[in-house]
Amino acid sequence: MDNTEIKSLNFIEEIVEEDLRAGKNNSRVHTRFPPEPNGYLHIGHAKAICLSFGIAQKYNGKCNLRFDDTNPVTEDVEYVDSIREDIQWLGFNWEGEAHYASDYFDRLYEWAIVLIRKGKAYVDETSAEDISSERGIPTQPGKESACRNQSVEENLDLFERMKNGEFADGTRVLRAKIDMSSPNMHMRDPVLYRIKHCDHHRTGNKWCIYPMYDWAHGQSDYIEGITHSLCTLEFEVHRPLYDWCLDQIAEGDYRPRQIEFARLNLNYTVMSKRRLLQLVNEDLVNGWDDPRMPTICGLRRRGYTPEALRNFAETVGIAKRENVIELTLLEHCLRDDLNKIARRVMVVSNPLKVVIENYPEGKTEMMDAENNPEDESAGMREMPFSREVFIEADDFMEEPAKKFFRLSPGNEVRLKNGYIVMCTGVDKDPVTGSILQVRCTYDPLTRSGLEGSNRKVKATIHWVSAQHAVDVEVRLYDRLFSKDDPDEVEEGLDWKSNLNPDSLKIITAKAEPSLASAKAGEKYQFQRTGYFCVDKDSTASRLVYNRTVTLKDNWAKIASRT
RNA sequence: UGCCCUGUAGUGUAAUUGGUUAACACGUCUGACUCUGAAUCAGAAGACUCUAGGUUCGAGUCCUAGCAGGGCAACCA
Repeated sequence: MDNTEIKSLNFIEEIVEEDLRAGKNNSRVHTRFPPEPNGYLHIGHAKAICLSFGIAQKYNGKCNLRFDDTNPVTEDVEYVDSIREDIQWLGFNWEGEAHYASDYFDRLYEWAIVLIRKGKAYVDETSAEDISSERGIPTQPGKESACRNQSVEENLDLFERMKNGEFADGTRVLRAKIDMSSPNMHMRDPVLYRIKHCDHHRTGNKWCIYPMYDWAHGQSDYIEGITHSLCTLEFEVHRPLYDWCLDQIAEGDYRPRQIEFARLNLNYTVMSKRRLLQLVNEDLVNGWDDPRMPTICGLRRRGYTPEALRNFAETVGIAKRENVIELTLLEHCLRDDLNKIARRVMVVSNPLKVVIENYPEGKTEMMDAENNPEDESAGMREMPFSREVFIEADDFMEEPAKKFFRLSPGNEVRLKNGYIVMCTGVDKDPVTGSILQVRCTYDPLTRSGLEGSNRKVKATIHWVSAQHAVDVEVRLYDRLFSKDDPDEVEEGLDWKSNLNPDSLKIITAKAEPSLASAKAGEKYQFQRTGYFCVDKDSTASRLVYNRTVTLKDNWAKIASRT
């Protein structure tokens, strides 16, 4: 009702506004989205993207794209490309060229030397296992490394030799010298550099030592002039280290600020890259862009729109508490958008033949149909009507249930965009008793659009002319997991035991002829059944439609009420 | 037995920063409408604001102590 309603700020916007008021960082707002290119983006990333880019937009700031490519063994250009594509598809443009943490390897190295010179970092030759055990446990302090008090000169020399490739992988690391008894495990002399004789997808073989996240991230933010560095909650305990690293190298007042928020969780969905990769590798789905996947490319193929996803991100909000969003909210955001843009078409998924006995044999009439009643600019189309049509088997009941208003013997319904017909009889298989076809008569005065066609009937059903119908392959997708929480598993089973065996059903449906020329990516609403999208693999000889989302169906309620 | 974070209808997010009947969206349930039983519209139910104390004229909001959930011990990010 009230359009003047003011949207409340989320807590990050509050922080940004406070910083702005206080004139911090010359009142600039500069965020960044920093994916590691080791997998495809999913809807959780979409939330993060909308947040970081959204804050920049709202406060006339900038948002960078930065690939956090500090671990060459897991990263690949394939992912870099998909990430760029997905962000743009979502409707966001990053500031300038994309950045890479690897662009800063030289500077990071120099800064590491500064750190060593200050006596705040040392080269440790302790094995990984020993470092781990010396670190202690959260409830007990750790033990200082034997290398901790080496001279600066020694550390400088060793670090250079690390860089020069004199040491094998895993034999040395550079560690910050902070506090081995800190209650925060990340402050117990964290590793800053490790040796990996491994080609990097951008720097090739230039480096054999690579910085760790903690040494690279804040420094990269600093280099790029980031003011608000938004990340998920699991980095909360890293924040003191983030700040510590910056304090070692930063000059002046400018400091990027790390702010954490809760990541998105969806019920019936797994979100971790590890698990999504498993689904792909074990052929439990058909690739990263399988329409059942929560990846952005999967959602795109499924028929989701950027608008729906952005609106969803806005609706779920930002907070610090753990959350599990209901899939129904995502679906609502999607229907909301699709309802405005999807063309209404007739597709009969479970056909039942209707013979209109008083309609001339061999005659065809072209009926006018609105493409979208909510959008005049979508125009009209014609669809053929003839003596035999298919209707949805569900739309006929020989013995109608209570409040069933559709076709039943003696009852009239409107064939949408066509005529009002009355059921006069049913032909059944004499042996099995199953319904073969339904007989009707039509009222010629009730043709859609005609004078005197305004007679009210209790129901309207969709149909398609039997002789003109085209067959389409319809892929009915359902949730990938059968349990609300995929992690809730029986003893001895793993999360994959919760995969929904009915997450994909393929049927052949009878569609109106106009669907034969649909193009990949186009969105349709099949009357009364759901929203569909033309699959990328669809061809003229094999028409493939993905079900994007179902329509609400009150029929189910009515049936259960009887 | 450490440190950090978080507890508001089924779900998520709010609450003019200490102010009165705790709001909005999704979901659920009713009903209206009918050339899609969709959409739309109208309405309803649903919250001892984790608990117990305290401060205050007044607490979802501040304090104390509990409890519950999550995170932290990768040479991952």
